[in-house]
Amino acid sequence: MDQLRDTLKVHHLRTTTCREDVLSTFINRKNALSHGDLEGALGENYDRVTIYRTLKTFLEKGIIHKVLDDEGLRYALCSHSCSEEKHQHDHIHFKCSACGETNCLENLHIPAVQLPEGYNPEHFNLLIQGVCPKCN
Amino acid sequence: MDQLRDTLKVHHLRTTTCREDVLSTFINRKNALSHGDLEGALGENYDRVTIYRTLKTFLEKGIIHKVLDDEGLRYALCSHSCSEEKHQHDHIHFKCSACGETNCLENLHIPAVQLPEGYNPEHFNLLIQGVCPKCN
DNA sequence: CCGAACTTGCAACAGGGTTGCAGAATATTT
DNA sequence: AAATATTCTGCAACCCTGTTGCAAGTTCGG
Repeated sequence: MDQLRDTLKVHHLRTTTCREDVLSTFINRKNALSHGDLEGALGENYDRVTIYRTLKTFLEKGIIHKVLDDEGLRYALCSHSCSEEKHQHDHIHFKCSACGETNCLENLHIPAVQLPEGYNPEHFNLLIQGVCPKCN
Repeated sequence: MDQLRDTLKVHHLRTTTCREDVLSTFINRKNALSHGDLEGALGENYDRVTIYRTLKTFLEKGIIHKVLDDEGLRYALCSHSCSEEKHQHDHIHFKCSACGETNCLENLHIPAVQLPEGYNPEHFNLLIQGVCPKCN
């Protein structure tokens, strides 16, 4: 409980029940969540718009990051140390085609790629789709 | 002109002006296109829905493939030899943060990744964001 | 406990994407 | 070349995602 408040405080955000609930939902379920997932979990307590705004705020403050997906955007907790200034995400995302869950593989880094002359890469996003250990 | 018809024929599709126009738009502009791009280019001639359905059909037949993007889905021509049965896409996509264009880097394959035990990968999707040669 | 600053809910909107159906166009058969 | 079956298209309507403006409510520092 206090941990939630601390996390918010560290990122210079006021503690509100919506933010605490969204944050704890991310912590409890461990996979990447879409706005729809959160609305399903918390929609009776909070307005759609508030959840959107909470996600946007968390994104800006470096609490969560975007996860690309072939059927829409999801969000997942940043491991540590992301802030408003710098996001550091070079890990791999895995989407299971059986259970539909998308997860961060925090330990696996995206391998280096030798780009042709002239390309100046800044961000990397690797999504692997397949079957996860639970469904295998 | 005839090339367009042939492509459609190979994939067992009837030749219609909409399909020819969509296909030639993909061929002329070489980057990945969103539905909105196509609507901008062809919207006066064809209904929104028809363009959506054309994209869906092309996807199913293996003429185009999805390109993930942090701000929405795009589509790009399949290099060769994709069909209804098998899609083969392990190349890299590069999105320029300056001009906004997304392109396939057909020649660059996604490097192999050693996944933990139990993961059974099927498809790979790597998006690199940065500045492209034209904007550098 | 007061006021400034920030958050929330509501209403309204814009855009992306889908479905059902009737009419039009295409391909096929004769 | 005409008739037929099949497939496409346009229209209307709809749902979902995401955003904005504004008034009312909440948080936090003094």
